[in-house]
This record gives sequence, structure tokens and C-alpha cells, in this order.
Amino acid sequence: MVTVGLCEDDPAIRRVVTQALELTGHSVVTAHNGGEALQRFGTDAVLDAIILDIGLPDADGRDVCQALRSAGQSAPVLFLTALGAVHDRLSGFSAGADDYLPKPFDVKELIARVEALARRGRPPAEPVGGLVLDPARHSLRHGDAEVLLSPTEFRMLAAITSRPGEVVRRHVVVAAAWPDGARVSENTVDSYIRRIRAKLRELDAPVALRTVRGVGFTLR
Amino acid sequence: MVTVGLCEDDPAIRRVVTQALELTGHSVVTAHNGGEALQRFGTDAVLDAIILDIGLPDADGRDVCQALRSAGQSAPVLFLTALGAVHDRLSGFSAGADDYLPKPFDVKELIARVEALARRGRPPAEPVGGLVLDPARHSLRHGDAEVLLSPTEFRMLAAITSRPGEVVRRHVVVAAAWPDGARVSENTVDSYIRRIRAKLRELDAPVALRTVRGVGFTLR
DNA sequence: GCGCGCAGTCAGGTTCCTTGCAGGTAGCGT
DNA sequence: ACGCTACCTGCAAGGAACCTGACTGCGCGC
Repeated sequence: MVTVGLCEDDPAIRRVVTQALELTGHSVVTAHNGGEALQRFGTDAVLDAIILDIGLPDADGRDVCQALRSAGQSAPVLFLTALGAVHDRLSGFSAGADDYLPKPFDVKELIARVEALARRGRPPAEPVGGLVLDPARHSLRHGDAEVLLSPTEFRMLAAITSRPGEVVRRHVVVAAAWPDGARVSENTVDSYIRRIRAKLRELDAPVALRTVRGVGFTLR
Repeated sequence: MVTVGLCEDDPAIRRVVTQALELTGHSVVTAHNGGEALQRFGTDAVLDAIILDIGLPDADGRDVCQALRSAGQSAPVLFLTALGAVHDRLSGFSAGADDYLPKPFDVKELIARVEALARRGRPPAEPVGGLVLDPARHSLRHGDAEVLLSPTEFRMLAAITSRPGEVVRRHVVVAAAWPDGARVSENTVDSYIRRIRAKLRELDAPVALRTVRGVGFTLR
């Protein structure tokens, strides 16, 4: 679920877009013109994305965008307009837009683009139990708690968390964590599982790394 | 200046896009097919945006995108394709794309979109722990304390602070601090890390330059 | 020339990742 | 209940990765 600001003067379009967003589980804050947009989408508003019509009755959407930016609103902006020429698209981007969609547009595509914008603005999705395996930080996080992982620990956990709830077989874990042809004793795997469990405890993670006897491991 | 990964099998398009990006002051890493893209755009690569053709000879660009994502590459992805139907656009977005451009496209618009993606991908020049890396003075400041940095120290630290909290791999640090093809011993890197740590201590900086064994360094 | 700072190297010490043993425990079939 | 087997746990050796302090050479300004 994302919260979207929508500024559009055409009642038909406003209604269609609002309904489509709400049908797909999102929340919408609407504005009818530029002045209202500045007021309702100001720095206080918690928005994940903003849809701005360029052809507003009282102002140019590009000016509204720049005003919102200087007011401290950092949510990504998608411009909506009848002007389809490349030149107009470019001026939209240079005004600080993050995306651009010419009318007539497909509502499904608009929603997909808005979701993509919102997804980018927020931290990556959590796979399971609020647990985040962060490749960039080479760490495992839960809330604001974080533990660093050794290379092997990371690869093993990545293999297991990539299929939350499913049982990952031992040999699959080995294939993911060690180079091809490496001869690794079963016990080595056990040792790593043990240390990964210790780190999960350290995080107070609400998940358990369970073993399915004779098969492999699963996270739940 | 942004660094862009470009994966496209058509030589004509590859050439046009590469030249256009370089003419506008950007840096390009190219790949001819999906396998090469996985190899060159992997988690190690420092990319601000990725342009992916969907119709590749050896793989579907959407699969390549998902593979890159699970490999830890977090740079925004723009899909390029001959398929213009709405259905195909949606499947692109659901594969984790951040933007979409159907062929034929205007090169200027492509560049504008890529710049918008890159701008959004790394928004705030995050000030970490009140630490300021000053290019003009070639110094590192914390409050009113200041230390001067040697050119190499500066480039190394710049590479690391550009991704606060994230682990910057050793060879990425080397690539950032030394010219292409320079053969630099691992120990040289260690020595510089040591000097940088000494300067951080000198400033009473509230951050630590930690090492993640077998991976790289991180600032926190 | 002389002093100074930067770049790069080396040897030696330290940390901690990796691995596997030894022994205990728990699941499963009979 | 019994035994077999898979798995868990504590521990310790080995070694790669890393840190440290000291050293050399180079270029540049005075």
C-alpha cells in the first residue's frame, strides 16, 4: 500500500485514477489545482508518490513541482499531460520530475509506474518477519538491530531466505555457499547453521531457522 | 556525471546510446547479452542506473533484472524494448523495473529518463556523523576540526563515504582511488586504511571505518 | 642541496573465518 | 525399548585476511 497525491483538474480523469488506485489497495489525497496541491502536498504530507497534471487552470505543473521541491517535499513526481512531444517531456524532467506519462494513458500503466516510483523511494521490501538481508551492507537487519555476516554466512542465508517458508535442501545450500566442486563436510554446514541461529537470536528475530530432518532447512 | 550499465545486443543501438551518454558527460559500461550483463553489472559494479534490453539473444531482460536484484545490485533499471503493448509494460514493472521505454525511442528522452533514475537512486549527499569531505579544500572536517588528506586518501575516502553504512568492496576502493590498470598490492590498501583511520581518530569522529573481512570496508 | 610530504613495500604480529573432530542429543523405524 | 542415524554443540587447530610500525624512494618547494 502506498499513499499517492493526485493533482488533476479534469473531474473524469481524477475520478477514474482515484478509483483505480483505491481498488488496487492504495490511498489517495486529491487536489483540483496547483494552489491546493501546494497546500495539501506540502512538506508535512506523508506521500510515497505524486501525480501532477501539467495543464492546470491556475499554474503550470512544472512550476508546482519545483515549488513542492523547495518546500521540502521529496516524494517522486510523475507528470501527466496531453503534450506528447519530446520537447515537453524533457522540460518535465528538467523541472525535477521522476517520470512522465502522456495522455491518453492506460490506467493500469499509470498505477504500475506509480508503484515503481513509490517502491524506489522506500527501503527494500522485507522478505519475512521484518528480516532484511542487505547485500549492500553485507548484513542482516531486524528493526534497527543489525549484525554483520561473514561471506559464507551471507551466501547460506541468502539461499535460505530466498524461499521463505519453503524447505531448502542441504545440497542446495552447499551449492549456493561454496564454489563448484568444493568438498565440504556435512558438519561444516551444521556449524554455520549454528552460528546463523546465534545471530538470529542476537537480533531477537521472530523467525526460527528450523531443520527438516533428512531434507534441509526452512525459515519461519 | 552518472555511471550507466547498458545491455543491448543490437550494435547500432548500442553505439548510438553509448555515444550519446558519453557526449553528455556520463560513463558507460556495456554488455552484449544477458550473461555478460550479470557478470559486469554484478553486485560489485558501482552503477547509478542500468539500461536493459528485454529481447536479448540468450535471455529475457526481465529474468536478467531479477537475477541482478538477487545478486544485490540495487541500481534502478530501465527496460528497452520493441514490445509496446501495455501487457508487456506491466510485466516489466513487476520484474522489478523502475522505468520502461518502447522502441523506437528518442535518444534525448532516454538520457533524460536515465538521469532522472540516477538522481532518484542516490538522493541526499548524506552527511554521516557530521563529517564533511571537502573537495575544494581537499580536507575532512568534523565541526571546526579539520585534517588535510593526500590525493589517494581523499579518493579512497570519497568512495567509501559515498555509500555510508554500505560495505564497499576492496577492489571497488582500488578502482576509485587508482587509475585503470594500476597494479596495487593489497597491503598498500591496508596502509591507506590505517592512515585514514588515524585521521578519523584525530578528528574525534563519531564514526568507525570498519572492515568486513573478505569483503571490504564500511563507515558507521 | 635539503627538508618535507606522499606513495608504496616489507616483516611481523593479530584477528577471526573456516573447517572438522569428539561427544552429546533428538527423531525415526522396528 | 532399542539402535541407527541425522543433527547439535563446544572446541580448537590452521590459515588467510588484516593491522601495525618502520622503512625506502620520489617529487617538489625553498
